[in-house]
Amino acid sequence: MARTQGSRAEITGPAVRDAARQLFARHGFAAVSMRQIAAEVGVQAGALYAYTPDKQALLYDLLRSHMEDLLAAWHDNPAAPALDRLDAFLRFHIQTSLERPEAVFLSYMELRNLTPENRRLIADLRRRYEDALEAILIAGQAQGSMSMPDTRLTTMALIAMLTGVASWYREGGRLDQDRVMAVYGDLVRGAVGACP
Amino acid sequence: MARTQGSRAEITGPAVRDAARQLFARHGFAAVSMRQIAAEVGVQAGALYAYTPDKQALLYDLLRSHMEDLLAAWHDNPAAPALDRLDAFLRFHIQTSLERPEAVFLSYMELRNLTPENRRLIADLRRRYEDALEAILIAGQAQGSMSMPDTRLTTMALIAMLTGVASWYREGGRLDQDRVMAVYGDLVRGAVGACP
DNA sequence: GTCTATAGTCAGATAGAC
DNA sequence: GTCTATCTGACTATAGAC
Repeated sequence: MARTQGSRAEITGPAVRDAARQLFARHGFAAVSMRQIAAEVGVQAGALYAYTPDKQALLYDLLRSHMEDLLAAWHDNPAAPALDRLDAFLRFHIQTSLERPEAVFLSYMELRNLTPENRRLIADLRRRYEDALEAILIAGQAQGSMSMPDTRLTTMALIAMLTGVASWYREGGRLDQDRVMAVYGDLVRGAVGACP
Repeated sequence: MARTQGSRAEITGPAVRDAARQLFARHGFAAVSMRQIAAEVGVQAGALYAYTPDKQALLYDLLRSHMEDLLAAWHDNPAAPALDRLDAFLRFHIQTSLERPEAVFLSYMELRNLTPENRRLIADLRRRYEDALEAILIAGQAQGSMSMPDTRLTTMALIAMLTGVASWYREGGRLDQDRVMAVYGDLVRGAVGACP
């Protein structure tokens, strides 16, 4: 990875974030040194500070941009039947979790390494995402197509269940992505009281 | 916490493990120094090495003993109806998760900081625990009281869902422990196709 | 924008006294 | 079993040359 001097900001900027995301997810924020990130990118450690004021800001930036990407990418259709919206949500969540497993992993593993202020900001974004799911459950109850004892608890339970996919799913394993989504669809519909 | 010289092995041994568990869970394995652990216990850093060969062994010991405690404490009753066994399992899992949130947190956050050999050993123990749940689901299908598309995926989904409780539950919050178990009971029975 | 060099701090682990 | 002292190495972040 060693290379000679030169200027290539458009390449290095994203490369720093990619390397940090991958290394933080693999070994944990505290276990990764700025030197490791620099080596992965192919620059010297000092050069990283042209892209981030410090290591903490690098982590915060990864979590914030991930959550904002999620919120921007999710398009609900409040006019559709709640069960269809729920199916769309679980497919969206599983797909993005499998597309960006490192970012998902970081987002719920490394909250504790943020400063309190940064942690609060990320928690707010996450809350908005949870609310998107809860809105569907509330609509489903109102329409009579779902029935559950507590929409907030169900929201937390479903998100934990869906996010867990990233921790065991392996490309080329026993089940492909579509099959996993179908199985989880059955589980989720059962949990929200939409029995077949 | 500072104290004078003296010998009190029966106290210090467990205290080292308690302090390590708490600090690792709060800040992450890599972020915690042996000096921090020693300060929490009230000894000097060098004294810790009378109880553990190194930092890695300390982590491994915490994870191994937690999983072995879980396996030893779970008593299934294969003769009972599968739905009753499922209810007992989810109550057991939620209760132990809430009794020992730090150990639960560590057990699925710090696997990556184990050596490959140690990681394999912990994964084997975890697998045995997952098998205990899957056996119930298989029995439920055979008895006709449950129906699901894939018992292995359902096992992983349910464990992720139940373990997630520890991440948001707060003593004295909106719901007490019994109420949480009841709500999750409904969700779980729905997911496994045991519709009311 | 990237380099080299370094300041200043802290880490894990060990040795030997008590 | 615990202490003090220390070795050796790594860390984040900065300064100044190119």
